[in-house]
Amino acid sequence: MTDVEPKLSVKRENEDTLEAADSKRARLDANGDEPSATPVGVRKHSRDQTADENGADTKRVRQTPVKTEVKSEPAAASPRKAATPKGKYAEADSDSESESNSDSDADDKKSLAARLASKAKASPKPSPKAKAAAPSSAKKAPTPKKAAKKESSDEESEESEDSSEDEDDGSDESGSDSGSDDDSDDEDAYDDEDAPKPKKPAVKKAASPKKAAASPKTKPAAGTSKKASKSADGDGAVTKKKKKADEDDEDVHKWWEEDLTAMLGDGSERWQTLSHNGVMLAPEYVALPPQAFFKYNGQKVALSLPTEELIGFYAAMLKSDYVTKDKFNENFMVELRKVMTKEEKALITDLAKCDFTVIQDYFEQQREIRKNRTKEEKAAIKAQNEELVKQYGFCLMDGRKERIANFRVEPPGLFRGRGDHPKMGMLKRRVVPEDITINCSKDSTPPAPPAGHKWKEVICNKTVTWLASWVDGISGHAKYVMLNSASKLKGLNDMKKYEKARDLKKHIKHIRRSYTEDMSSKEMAIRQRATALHFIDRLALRCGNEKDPEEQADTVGCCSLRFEHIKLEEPSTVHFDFLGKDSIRYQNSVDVEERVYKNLIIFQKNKEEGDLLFDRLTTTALNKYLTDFMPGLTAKVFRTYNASITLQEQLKLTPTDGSIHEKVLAYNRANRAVAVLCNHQRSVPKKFGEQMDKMDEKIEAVKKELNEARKVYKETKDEKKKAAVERLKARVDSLVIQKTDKDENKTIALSTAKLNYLDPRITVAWCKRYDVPVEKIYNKTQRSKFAWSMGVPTDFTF
DNA sequence: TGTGAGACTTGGAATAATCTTC
DNA sequence: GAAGATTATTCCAAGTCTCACA
Repeated sequence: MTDVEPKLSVKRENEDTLEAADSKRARLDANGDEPSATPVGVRKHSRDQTADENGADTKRVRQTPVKTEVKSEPAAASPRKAATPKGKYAEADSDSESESNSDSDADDKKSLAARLASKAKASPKPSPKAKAAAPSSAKKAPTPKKAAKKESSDEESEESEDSSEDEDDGSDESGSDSGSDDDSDDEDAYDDEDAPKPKKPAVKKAASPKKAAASPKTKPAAGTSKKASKSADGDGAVTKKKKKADEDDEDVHKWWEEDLTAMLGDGSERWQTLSHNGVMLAPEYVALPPQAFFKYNGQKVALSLPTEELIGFYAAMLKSDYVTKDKFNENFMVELRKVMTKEEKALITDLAKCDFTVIQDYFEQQREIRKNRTKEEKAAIKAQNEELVKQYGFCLMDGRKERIANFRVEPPGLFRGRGDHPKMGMLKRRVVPEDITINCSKDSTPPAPPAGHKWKEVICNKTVTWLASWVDGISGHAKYVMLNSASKLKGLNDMKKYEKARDLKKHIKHIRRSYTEDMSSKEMAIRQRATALHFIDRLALRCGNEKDPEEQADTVGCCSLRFEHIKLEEPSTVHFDFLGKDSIRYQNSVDVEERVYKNLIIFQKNKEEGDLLFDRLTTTALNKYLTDFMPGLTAKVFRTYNASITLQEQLKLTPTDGSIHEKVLAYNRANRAVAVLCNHQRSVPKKFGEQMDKMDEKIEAVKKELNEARKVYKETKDEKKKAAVERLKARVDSLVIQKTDKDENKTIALSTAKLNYLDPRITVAWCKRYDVPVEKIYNKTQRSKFAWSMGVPTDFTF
C-alpha cells in the first residue's frame, strides 16, 4: 500500500494575506467615496417568465426575458415592499464607513472554529427523550467563546449594526440568535428591497384542514419530529416503517454536538482510519439472445461481442433526442469502427442502413417483463439489492459506520453530454479493477479485487475523502466514490460552507463599496473585475472558468462571457443571453447603473463575436481579490450568500395565521424565488397540461359538492351538515393552493437550491416559528443531510 | 505566472418506490 | 388491486477552486 503524504497545505491565511487585506481596506476607506446603492438583481418571479411547454426546442430554456431593476431607485411598490422601508440600503450603507480593519482577522478559520465550537457547546447533548420533548425551546446557556468575543471587541463601536451582529454570532451560535436582524439591519433592508417578489397567494385563508389543524400542543415540534409527514399531519398511527426510521435515527452520529474545533483541525487529515469493501463493478457483457438481432441494409448480421455491445447501447437510446444529433451519430460511428472486426468494418459503413429496431424491441420487452414481475420476484430482487448495499454500501471511518453514496462503478455506455457536447456518442468504456485506485487505512485489510484482477493501486491518503477513484475515459478527469450526504464529512463541509456565506454578510457592504468604487478605476483590468463582480453579486452568476471548446460544450459564466452574450440598449438596459452550466440558457434583461452601462460599452468596443467581454480578467485573479477581503472567499460564496439571504427575506411573507398548506406554499414561493435567482430550470413535465386539467376538474367537482352541501345545510340547519360544509371548503382551498403551487413550479427546479444553496437552519427555524412540521419541507434523506441543523434555535438568522 | 491535475460541489434527468384514486 | 400520479433516489455530467510544478 502506498502511503500518500498530505500534499495540500490547508492553512490558507498568513501574515502577508492579512496585511494585504488590511492595507487594501485602509486604501478603500481612505478613498471613501460613498458608493451608490445598488440593489441585488434578483429577478422577480412571475409565471410570465416560464418557458413554453411546446416541446423539445423549449426545453430548459427561459423564453421570456425578465426585466430586473438593478438601479438604485426604489423599486416599484409591491406587496413585498412592506417588509422593509424604501431607501434603507443607501441609508444603512453610509453607516458602514467606519468598518473595522480587523474584519478579515475576525473571519479567519480560527474564528469559524470558535463559532462552530461554541455552537457545539451550546447544544448540550440531550437524551433522545428530552430532545423529543422540548427540542425547539431549549435555551442555550451562555458560553465563553473567546474568539467570538475577541472578534466582537475588535470591532469599532460605531459599526453598531455590524458589531451587534458579531455579538450575535457569538451568542447566535450558542443558540440565542437574538434576531437582531430587525428593520435596522442594513443588509436585510438591502435584500428586502431586491429579492424577488412573488405574488401573494390568490387564495383565501382556508379553515385549517383537519391535519393542519392538529394543535401545536399535540404536534411534534418542527425540526425534530420523528413522525413522517402523514403522522405529523395527524392522520395515523406510527407505522412499522416509521418505527424503523426512528430506530435508524437513534444510530445517527451527532458529530455536530462534539468539539468542532478539533474536527476542523488544520484540515490536512480528514480521517484517521478507513476500511471498506471496495466498489461494485459493472457486470460483464452478456450476449443478446438470437431473437434480438441487428440488420444492415435489410439483412440480418451476426456481430462480434464488442460490436454487439456498442450496437446495443445505441439501440437503447433510439427514443432519445441524441440519435437525431449529427455529432452523436458521427462519434458513435467512429467508436463502432474501432471495435468492429475486419469483416464488420467492410460491411457496416453507413449508419442510415443500420436497423436497430429488433434489438430495441427486445429491450422494450425486457422492460415490460421487469415491470410485470410478481410480488415475490420483486421482493427477491429487493432483498438482493439490500445485500449489495450491506456489502458495498458502508465503510468504517474512524470507527463509525458511514453510508457510501456511489459504490457502483459507472457502467459502460454512450456518453450523453449535455447541450452541444463535442464528445456525445463516444464510448464510455468499461471500468475494470486495473483502473481503480483504492484508498483505505494502512492498517486495514484492503478490499479484495475480483478473482483474476488487481486494483490499479491501493493507497492511504488521509487528506482526501474518497474511497476509490478512476479516470473517466471521456473527460480524462477523475471520478470518485465518496460518502453519502448524511455522513459527518459531508455534513461538516456543508456546515462550513454556510458559515462562510454567513461570514460574507459581515464583509458584503465593504466589498460592494469597493467594487462600486473600482468601476471608475483608470485601470481597465480593475474596472472589468469590478463590473464582473457586480454581476456575480447582483445576478448570482457563476464565476465562469475557462473551458476547452474541443473537449466541452460551449457554455459560459460571468468571467467567460463573450461579446455576443450581452446586448446593450439605451439608456441603461443590458440583455443577457448565453448558455450556462449544463447548457441551460440564461436570458435576463437588467437595468443597470450608468457606470456599469458605460463600462460595458467600453468593454465591447473594438470587439466582435467570439471575443471575451472581460478580456483582462481571470477567475483566479477575481478570487484572489476576494480572498483579500475575507479568507476563503470566492465567487461561488456569493451565490450561497444571496440565495440564503433571499430565502430568509422571502419567508417573512409567510402568513402567520395561515393553514399549514398556505405556509408551505409561502415556503415554496421563497424557495422558488431563489431558484429563479440562480436560474434553476427544468423541462416542463410531459403530462403537465393534462395534470393541470385534471386538477381543475377535481376542484370543480369539490366545489359542486360544496354547493350541494350548503343547500342542504340551509334547508336543515343541521350542525353536522355545517361541519361538512367547512370540510369541503377547506378541501377546495387546499386543492387551489396545490394547483397554484404546481403551476408556479412548471419550469422551476426547486431541489438544487434547497439542497445546495439554502442554509437549512433558516428553514428549520422557520418551521419552528410557524409550527410547520419540518417533514413538510424536507424528506427523510434531506433531514439526514441536514441533521446538523435541526437543533437550531427558533430565532436563528442567517 | 500559467497550466493542468485533483478534489470536491452543483445540477437536471431518469428511474424506482410509494401513494392515491378508482 | 391496477393504473396513474407523485415523490424519493440514483445517476453521472459539469461546474468551481486549490495546489503543485514547469
